[in-house]
Amino acid sequence: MEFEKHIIDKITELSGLMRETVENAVEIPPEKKLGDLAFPCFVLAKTMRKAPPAIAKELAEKIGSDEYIDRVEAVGGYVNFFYRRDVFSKTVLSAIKSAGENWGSSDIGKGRTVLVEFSSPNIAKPFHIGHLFSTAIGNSLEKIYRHLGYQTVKINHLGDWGTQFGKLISAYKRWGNKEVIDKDPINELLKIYVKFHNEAEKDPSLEDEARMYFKMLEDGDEETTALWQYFRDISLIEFERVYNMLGVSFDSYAGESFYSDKMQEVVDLLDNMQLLSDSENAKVVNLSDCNIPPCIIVKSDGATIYATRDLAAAIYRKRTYDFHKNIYVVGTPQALHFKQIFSVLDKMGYEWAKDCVHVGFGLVKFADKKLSTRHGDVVFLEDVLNESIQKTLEIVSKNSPSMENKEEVAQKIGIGAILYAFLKSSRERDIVFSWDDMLDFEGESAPYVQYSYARGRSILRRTDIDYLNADVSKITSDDEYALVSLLAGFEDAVRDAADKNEPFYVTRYVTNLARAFNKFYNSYPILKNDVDEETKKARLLLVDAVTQVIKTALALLGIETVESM
RNA sequence: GCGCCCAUAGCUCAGUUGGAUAGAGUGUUUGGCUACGAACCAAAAGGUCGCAGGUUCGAAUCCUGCUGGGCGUACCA
Repeated sequence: MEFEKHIIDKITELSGLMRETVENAVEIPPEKKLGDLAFPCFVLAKTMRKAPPAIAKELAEKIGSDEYIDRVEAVGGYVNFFYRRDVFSKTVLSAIKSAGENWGSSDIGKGRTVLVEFSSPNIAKPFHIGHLFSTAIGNSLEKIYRHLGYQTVKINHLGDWGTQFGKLISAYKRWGNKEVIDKDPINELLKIYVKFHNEAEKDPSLEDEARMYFKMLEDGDEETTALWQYFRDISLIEFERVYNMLGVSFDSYAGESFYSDKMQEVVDLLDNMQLLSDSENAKVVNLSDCNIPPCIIVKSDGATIYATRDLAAAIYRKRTYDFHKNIYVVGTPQALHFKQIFSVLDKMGYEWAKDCVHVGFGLVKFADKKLSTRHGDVVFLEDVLNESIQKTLEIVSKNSPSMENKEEVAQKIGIGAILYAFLKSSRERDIVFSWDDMLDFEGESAPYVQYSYARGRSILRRTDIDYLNADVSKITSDDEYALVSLLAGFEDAVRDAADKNEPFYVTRYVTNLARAFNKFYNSYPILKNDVDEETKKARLLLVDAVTQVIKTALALLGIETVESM
């Protein structure tokens, strides 16, 4: 932003500090009334051998007002800058108007590819509420990186390989019935899977049987492969339905099975590098120099394990996409696993191991019981989404009985509300699932933001005044100016979100923007008769900009807007 | 046992490389629809930042110890 740059230049010139030092020191004051930008003088205290307040006072006087700066104040050890509101508003609003939906975007990612692995449900298991965490975060991160100019690849690393399929095949052979399963695939497969676990507790030999079936699968046995393919196909149909509801899509479904023929190479590579050692009949990479437990590469029965598949996947991805960053959106409980994988890649001499990042997130818990597929205690995501849509539909029907596309609106609001619930806090926090919280559409929620958008759009619909050439120098009140300066801060929010892989920076941003807009909306008339024409135009332009930025920001979260609700 | 993470208002959470009077939402109490949309706005009350030390001009933030909780700890993913 040129205002900030201008002030940094001036401070640099007058203080004799390095430009970089000044850049790092300037900050946005905690309160709007303290100014638009602040420079704390504490860093100068030692070299100048003066008290910070005295330095601040001196610096403030030296800088003074100019074409960008309205006034400069020294408060305590801070120099506070107030922009010229008329100039700032004009600059920001016209920039937004010409940027359109690209406002807040950047080209820092140009020519670089970011991979985002997310969602990654297990085949033949329900797509439950816990999967939404990875799906929502990954989906949003991909959009955020794309907004910053990166090429992106969305990867669904399906859990379609592993001993669990041995279990499922064993269970199917014992209790499966194709006709029953075809009617309600996931539920029926879940039933026999749960039954398997219950039986295995009584008879541990079942576990051996499961391992045997998985080994057969890896060896390409025809019958087990056909069964596996069947489970995979019917599961994908179910998942696709949920992804469609969420508006989520993927560029690649290369899951674990995709790497089944690419793992021998990894084992050989490790062997040639003499990184493998035998331990209790398994082959492992010793990581004691990294202070973490060894990473198992080949199990004692000769079958592979997920670590092997993740190594093969990383190497494959580097060759295929030459990524700048390889992001894994997977729960924090797997932190150690990824630490092991990245350490092994590093030991193999791949300098790109440092570009692999595990983006963890918390658990979805229930107030009383634990979510567990093995025991069948599970809340289906589809049920949560439908419940939310249903509740929205009731509200819409009550508030706007004459609306034509109620279902479509309810879909967008209802799903937005759920997504928002998973994107509103820092990702490593656990979420305690409760219907009340999920379906609370007041305050900090997607419907609150969507409602603000709809209100703004409603105003723009009601007029045919051409406001594009408005003179925005009229926009100088505290509340209007607060909106303008929030609009200016969008790119920072997007960058912060990418830097920390935290979509909630965008969630918080758009919520603050909506709040500021509602405040403005409540106390500033726009289309009323007693508003003069110029003010009317200026405010319309502001409303236009706000609605546009809300739409763009929500889109980065994978949440849609509606014109009325 | 060891490793990682967490502890901030009744509840759910923000709090940037240490910096200005620790902020939102929700809940509670109260006010505002004859108004461009009340899924909204305004106001009040609500804090020993888990505890105890230390570093610093300055600590919710950094260091040490303690208490309480979560997760992980090789052939599940």
